[in-house]
Amino acid sequence: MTAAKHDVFQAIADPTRREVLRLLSNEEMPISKITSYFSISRTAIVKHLHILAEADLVQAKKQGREKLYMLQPEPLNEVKEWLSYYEQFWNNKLSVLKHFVEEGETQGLSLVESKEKKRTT
Amino acid sequence: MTAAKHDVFQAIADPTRREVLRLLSNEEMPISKITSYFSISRTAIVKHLHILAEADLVQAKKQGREKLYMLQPEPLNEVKEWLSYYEQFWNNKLSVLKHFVEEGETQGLSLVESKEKKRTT
DNA sequence: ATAATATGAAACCATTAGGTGTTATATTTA
DNA sequence: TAAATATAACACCTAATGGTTTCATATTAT
Repeated sequence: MTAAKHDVFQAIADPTRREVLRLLSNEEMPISKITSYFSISRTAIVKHLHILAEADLVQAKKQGREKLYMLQPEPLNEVKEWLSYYEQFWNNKLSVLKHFVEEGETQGLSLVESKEKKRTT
Repeated sequence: MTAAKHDVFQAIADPTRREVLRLLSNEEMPISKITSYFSISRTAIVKHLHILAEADLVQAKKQGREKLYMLQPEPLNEVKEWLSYYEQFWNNKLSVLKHFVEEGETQGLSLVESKEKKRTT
C-alpha cells in the first residue's frame, strides 16, 4: 500500500521536477550530475527526486558511490487518460462532432444546431 | 502580463480541482451548486475556482446574484503537448516502433531488437 | 592510508496551500 | 419592505513545499 503521498499530478506540477524528467529522458544520471544543471542545492534536488520516485516517475540504482536515476514514464499514462476525457471539449468543432456521432447524445448537446438549421428553412 | 502565479500544471494537481473541472464539463454552475457536491466549505471551493481561473481553465459570468462558472478546457492543450514528448518512451514496444519508423533513428534506439533477432537464427 | 567525491540525513526556515469561521453586501422573492 | 439567498472579503490556522546549512558516512583515486 505505502500510502503514496504524492501522485503523478502533483509530481509534475513543479517546473523543476519537469525539468529533471526532461533531463532523465535523454540519459540516466547520478544525483550530482542532475544537480549541476540547476542553481539550487543538491539537497533540494534530492527532495524532488524523492517525490518523483514516490510517483514512480523515476527509478534509481546504486552504482558504486553513485546513485543513478532513470526515467520511468509509464505513470504519465494516467495523466494522458485523464486528459483524453477533455479532448472532446476543446480542439475544434470537428472533435465535438466526432464525439457526438460516436457516443450519441450525451453531455447535454441536445441537437440544438440541427434544430436551428431546420428553423431557418 | 498579470504574473499568473498558477499555471495549468499546478491547477490540475489538486484532486478537488480536478473534480470541479469534471463537474463543469457537464454544465455551467453557480458557486453554491458546485459547493453542494463537496463536503468542504464554500470559501474553500471559491479559492479553488480562483486558482482554476488564474490558469484559464474556467471562466465566470455573473447572472443576477449568481456567478456561473463554466469550463474552458483549452489550456489543457499545454499539458497534452508536454505529454506528447514522453509518449515515445512508454506505452508499448509498438508505439516505440511507430515512432522509430515515422521519425527515423532518434533517441539512440539503434535497431538493437532486429539485430537480436538475426543473432538467434 | 589519505584526500577527494557522492550521497544520506537531520535541523531549520519562509512561504504557500488548503482549510476554517465571521461579517458585509448585493439580489431576489414573499 | 423584509426575509432569504448568493456571493465577497477578511482574519486566522495547520500542514506541506521548496529551499537552506551542517555533519556524517561510504566509495574511489592517489
